[in-house]
Order: sequence, then structure tokens, then C-alpha cells
Amino acid sequence: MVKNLLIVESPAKAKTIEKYLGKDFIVKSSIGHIRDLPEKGIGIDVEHDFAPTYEVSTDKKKVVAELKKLAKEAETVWLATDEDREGEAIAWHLLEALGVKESKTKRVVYHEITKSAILAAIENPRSIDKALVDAQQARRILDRLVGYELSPVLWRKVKPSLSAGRVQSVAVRLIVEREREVNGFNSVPFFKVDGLFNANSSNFHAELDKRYTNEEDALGFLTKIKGAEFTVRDLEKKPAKRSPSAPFTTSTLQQEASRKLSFSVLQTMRVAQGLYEKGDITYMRTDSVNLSQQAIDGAKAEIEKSFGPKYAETRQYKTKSSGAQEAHEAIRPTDFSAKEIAGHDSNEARLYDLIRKRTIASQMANAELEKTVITIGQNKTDDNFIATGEVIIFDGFLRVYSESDDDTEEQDNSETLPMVKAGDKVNFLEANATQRFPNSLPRYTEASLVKKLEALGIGRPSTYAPTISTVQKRGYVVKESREGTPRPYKVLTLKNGEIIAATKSENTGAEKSKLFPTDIGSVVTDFLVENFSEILDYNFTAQVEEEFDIIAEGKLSWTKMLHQFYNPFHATVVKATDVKKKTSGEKLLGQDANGKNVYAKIGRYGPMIQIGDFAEGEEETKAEDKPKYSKLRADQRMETITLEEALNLFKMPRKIGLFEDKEMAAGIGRFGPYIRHDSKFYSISKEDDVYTIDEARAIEVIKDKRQKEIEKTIKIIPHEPEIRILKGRFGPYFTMDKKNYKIPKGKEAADLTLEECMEIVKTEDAAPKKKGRFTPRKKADKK
DNA sequence: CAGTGAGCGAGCTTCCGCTTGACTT
Repeated sequence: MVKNLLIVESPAKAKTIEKYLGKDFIVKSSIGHIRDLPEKGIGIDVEHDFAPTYEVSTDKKKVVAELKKLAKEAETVWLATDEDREGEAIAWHLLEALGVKESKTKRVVYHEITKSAILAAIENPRSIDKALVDAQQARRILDRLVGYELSPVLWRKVKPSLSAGRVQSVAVRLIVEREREVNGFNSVPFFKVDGLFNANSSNFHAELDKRYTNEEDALGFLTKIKGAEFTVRDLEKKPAKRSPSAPFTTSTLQQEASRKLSFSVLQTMRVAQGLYEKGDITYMRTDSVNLSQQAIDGAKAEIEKSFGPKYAETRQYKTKSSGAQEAHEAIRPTDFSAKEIAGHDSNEARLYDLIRKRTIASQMANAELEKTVITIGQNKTDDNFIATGEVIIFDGFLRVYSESDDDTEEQDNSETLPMVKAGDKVNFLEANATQRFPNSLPRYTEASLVKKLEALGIGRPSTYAPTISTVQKRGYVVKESREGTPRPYKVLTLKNGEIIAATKSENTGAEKSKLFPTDIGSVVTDFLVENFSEILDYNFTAQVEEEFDIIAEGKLSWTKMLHQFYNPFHATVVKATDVKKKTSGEKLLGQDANGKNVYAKIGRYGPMIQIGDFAEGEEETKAEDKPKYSKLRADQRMETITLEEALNLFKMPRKIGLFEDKEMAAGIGRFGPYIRHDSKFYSISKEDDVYTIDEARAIEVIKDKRQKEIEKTIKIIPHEPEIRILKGRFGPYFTMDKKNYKIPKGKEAADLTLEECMEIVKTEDAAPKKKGRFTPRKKADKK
């Protein structure tokens, strides 16, 4: 029999705390929430003050049964869940579900898992804060009402199985609106002028202090400064400093792991979970930048040992994000002296290294810099060239860590500037006027979306990764990479008194692992914004959070708040449901050659193009007048498709002619453009155009492919199904019934008999499938 | 590597936030 049962949320935490508390305590975990609203049905009695029905979650039945048994035996039950809204609610649900007397329980809280903090918490128990629990109930019930009332509207108006919610719908909206900004962005090019100079026998760059909107003006300037004399007009040196970033929260860890290690948000959390369970880092779902005193002391000792005392500068950071609950410390190593950690895979080691460096850097001195600005004038015009340089005087925290940035392009300030003074002459070597195209705001990555959501106070550390999965699972958003397209740009070069114009090429529009909205995502967003603008408002969460805070202070009843929210909200749901029409996101693209309307819309099977309309009213549409349909290709979007591209879809598949008495047709399929003949498919390479390819060329393509087949074939063994022995990229193999079989070493492919083949088939099919260590790459090959 | 309206009917889908394994491809 145990005297004390202490319950926390996380099993790993339970293990640590048990060590601190000794034999009088048994420490167990609830593994998160134990009770919730039922999954089926709304579970809220709206008519009676939103009375909720809570039930023990199916996967927690075992946990609750065990805790119940232990609680019965214990003298005191210590509810040591997190000190935030959700943690308080878990404590309350435990109290209700375990059936223990309130007098037998004590509520304890702490902000860090250190022995002193835990012991201090035990000395200062309190009772459950019911106002905070009510704030959680308001949050939970509001989310349920929004999610379970909005989603069915979408099932009726757009498509079954869709979903909407306070968090996910805003996340999708952000991506939809960013995509529209990117597509609507009009990049007006300009010319910037860069000069190359020499002073004290070293070369350096300086940029003209103005830009030109067109080539003529840029050329005019270069013409004017031909043969000019250049002198230093001004020299400015000023000290600057750079401060380290705060230690990691969940959101900033996800962002840096994305930039520095190319981890997805989900991957970061998985790897961090592994580190946490092994005891290498503190809890990884946190919104706090706070460090325990023990951690600060540990970091300081490590810094002084490794770099010397002048590199240490301890500090406590303030959490900036609104709505932070700060139940945990920042994410940090548990032991600062552990530079490398044993028994971990490389991803764990890399993430640990990132966390360790970031935390240590946060307790280090500022970097001290000297910024130099040299202004170079000339005797032909009033325009100046500006050279900027930066010299690190004292590296400070930069010695271990510098944060990456995904919004601005890397600027190169590393060039050393020559020692000059005002009035000095500098030698002009050349000047380049280069055409530049401004970029629109970038599309979101998983991590930059998390950053944006956090800034809006939407979502919590435990939900960032799942939210990103949800919006992709529902088909609202896809993560994609795209190859860019070449774009020409002009460069005018003034050198040796001559101006030369050249056209160069740069790659533009390339994207790597970015979030794109789908047509469904856009249509659903437009529908929700039109009908439920309040919920889709970027400030909705912030507003309700303010009310939750007032409830938590005991100054507002949670039922009153919900009434105020629900009555108008429910009215909008009823109104939107009453409208009979389905939402298809129909968009008129124009008219075809016969004057029929051409639409892009969402149909039963996804986005499509429709040509023609149904007859109005009673009149029956004649069969030959019925609209024609075509599905959009995978790379096409309703929002961006042109009339011409839409009409082209109806030209496919296109009859080309006859070959061996059978018809040939050209089309575009899942794997790109093809020619079909005698129910076989032949891919067309980039040199041919599916829209114009003719009979003669198509026959060539077919013959080519046949020739290659013959060259590949070593032997055909008649059998049912047929066995074909072929030459492959990885050596000879044979194929039967659409499956490929490797030919074992030591066998001559050409000599294989039917019996030998069947033997190989038998052993291969019986053998368990090898588990691939690597997932197959999506891109087969690129050239 | 197609098809493709709306309406009728049944029965299904869905939220956010807190935590881990137990599952299969």
C-alpha cells in the first residue's frame, strides 16, 4: 500500500519525478486528457446551458481503471498536471473520474522539472481552480460547436467528409490568400547599378544610391559617367551589436529545424520526442522561453569552461507570443556538459546539437560589430555609390550559433573594405546595370505557417503538426516542389570606356516543399469566408481567448459567454444551410468557337471544365446539346487556367491516323503525353507536341519503342502467362504477370528454362517482402 | 491514362488539445 499517488500527464515526466520523491510516492501518468466529449454526436445540450456529456476516451479506459485502483488505496492523491488551462481541466476530470473524495486530493503545480521545484510544489498544495477549468470547458465546447456545426454544412454544400474548424479553416485561408497574392503579383522590373572599384590595391563593390525603372535611363547614367573621376565623399564607421535569440519553443524549434536541417514539422516533433524520452532534453511542447535557474547556471558553467568568462552573459527572455500559457520551460538540454549524446541516430544527434547550441548561445555575450559605410561620388553627376561592410570585433554568441531567416535573402556583407578617408581617389574598374525582378511574398512552408499561426495566437504547441497533417489529409492543401522556369534579364556593363549590353538568364519560380491550396481548399475557403466571416477572421481566436481569460479570472460565466457566441453563430449556420444551391466555385472562363459558355468548376470527381449549359426551365436538354466535360490535369488549377488551356483539354485524346489498320490517338495522362495504339501506351518526349503531332511521327514513336523492346529482350519463353527475359538497368531479369524477378548470380540469362523460372517465382513469392530502409523517391530521374 | 446536373433516399463523414504506443504499407 502506498501513502501517496502523484499523477502527471507524461510517462517520461513521471519517471523523472519518481526519482526525486522517494519511496513514499508512487508517480503515474494520465497520458494526456482522459475524458472528452463523445466522438459521435455533438455531446452538448445546447438547450440546457450547453451541459456537456463527458466520457472516458476509449484508449484511456485502461489508464483510468489503473489510476482508480491506486487512488482508492492511497492516502493522498496529488494532482500534478500542468499549470495551464488544459492541465487544470485534466486534474478536474481526474477528480471526477477516479471517484476520490476532494478532501483526499491535493493540487500541485511547478514550472520546471527539477528536484527543488518539485519539492517546493509538494510543500505548497492548493485546490483545483474551477474558474480555470470553466475556461477550458468554454474553449472545448466552442471548438466542438464550431467544428461539428460547420462541417455538416460543407458536406451538404460542397462535398462529403470535409471539415472546418476554428484553427484548420484559418490555416487554409492563409495559404489560399497567399497563393492569390503570389499569382496576382505584378513584378515590375528595375535596374540596379553596381560598381567595382579599387583602392589601396584591393577591389570592392559599391551600389548606386538610386534605381532606374527602365533600360534607357540606366544606359543614360552609364553613358554619363564614362571617364568620370571617383573620390571618397564620406566615410562613416559605427559600432553595432547583435543579440542572441531566445531559447527554443516548439514553434521556433520547428522553424529552425526546417531551415537548418530540412525537417518537416512532424519529423521535428518525432525526433524531439525521442530525445525527451531518453532524458536528453526537456519537454518539447512548450510556448515558454523561460529557463530554470539550474539551467542558466549549467549553461554559464559550460560557456566559461569552453570559451572563457567574457563569453558568458546570462539572461532571462520574455515570451512574446500572445496567449502563451507557459506551463513548461523552454526546450533545452537537460545536461549542458553533454556535448554529444550516445546511442542516438543521426537525426536525433543533429536536433540535439541544434537545441544545445541555441540554448548555450542564449546565455552568451552580444556580438560586437563595426559597420562601415563608404560614400563614393564622381564629377559627372550628383549620384553616389555606397559600399557597406561589417567587421566582427567580438564574436560573442556567434561563435556557436546564428539564426537563419527565411523571409529575406541572404545578404553578403562579408567583403572587407579598404582603408580610405574622405577625399581619397578611388579607381573605377567597371559598373553593371542589372535588371532585377522583385519577388512577391513567399509561399508558406510548414514551419513558416506555424510561425504565422503562433503570431495570430491560433493553435497550440501540441497541435501545430497535427493541424498541418489535417489540412493536407482533407485535400485542402498540398506540399509540393516545383521546378522554376528560365527568365531572361538584361545587364549593361561599362568597362574600359565601353558599354556592352548582354542578356542573361536566371531561374525563377522554383519552390521547394511549399504549401499550395487545392481547388477544393479555395472553394471551401471562399464559401466559409462568405458565410461565416466571424469564424474565419484572423482575430477570432484572439477575441475568444480574451473572453476565456476573463472566465479564468472568475469574472464571467462560461455559459453566458457561450450563449453570446452561439446564438448568432447558429443563426448563420441555419441561413447557410437554407440556401438550396451547391457550391461549385463555378467560374466563367469565356466562350468557345460556337459561342457556348466555358466554365471551371468542382464536380463530383473534382475540378473540371464544362462547355455549354443545360436548357432552362421545363425544357428537356437534347442529348446532343448536353454539356461536355473534361477533368483538369494534375498541374492545372481552376483559379489560373486560361480559356485556351481549358479548350485544349477537349482536343484530347485526339485521333491522329491509322497504323497497321488500328487507330492512333494522342492524349495527356497521369504520366504525361502519350500515344495510344492497339491499347498500348507510348510516351512522347519533350521534343514532340501532343497537340500537333502527326501520323508519320506517331508511327516513328511506336516503331522506336518496339525496337527498344526487341533490343531489351533476351528470350521469350512461351507459357501462360508469358515469361520475357529482359535486359534491365540493374542487369538481366524476367517478367511474368506484371511482376519482375531478379535472375540469381551464376545463371546465364539466355539459358534459363521454364522450370528454372518457375522455381525462382516460387521462392520469390514465398519470401517475405524486404522492408525498404529508404522510402522511394518521388522523382524517378531528372535531366 | 474515363465518367461528371439536381433531386430523391440511407448512412457515413466532423472539432481542438492533452498525451503515447499499436497498428499496417
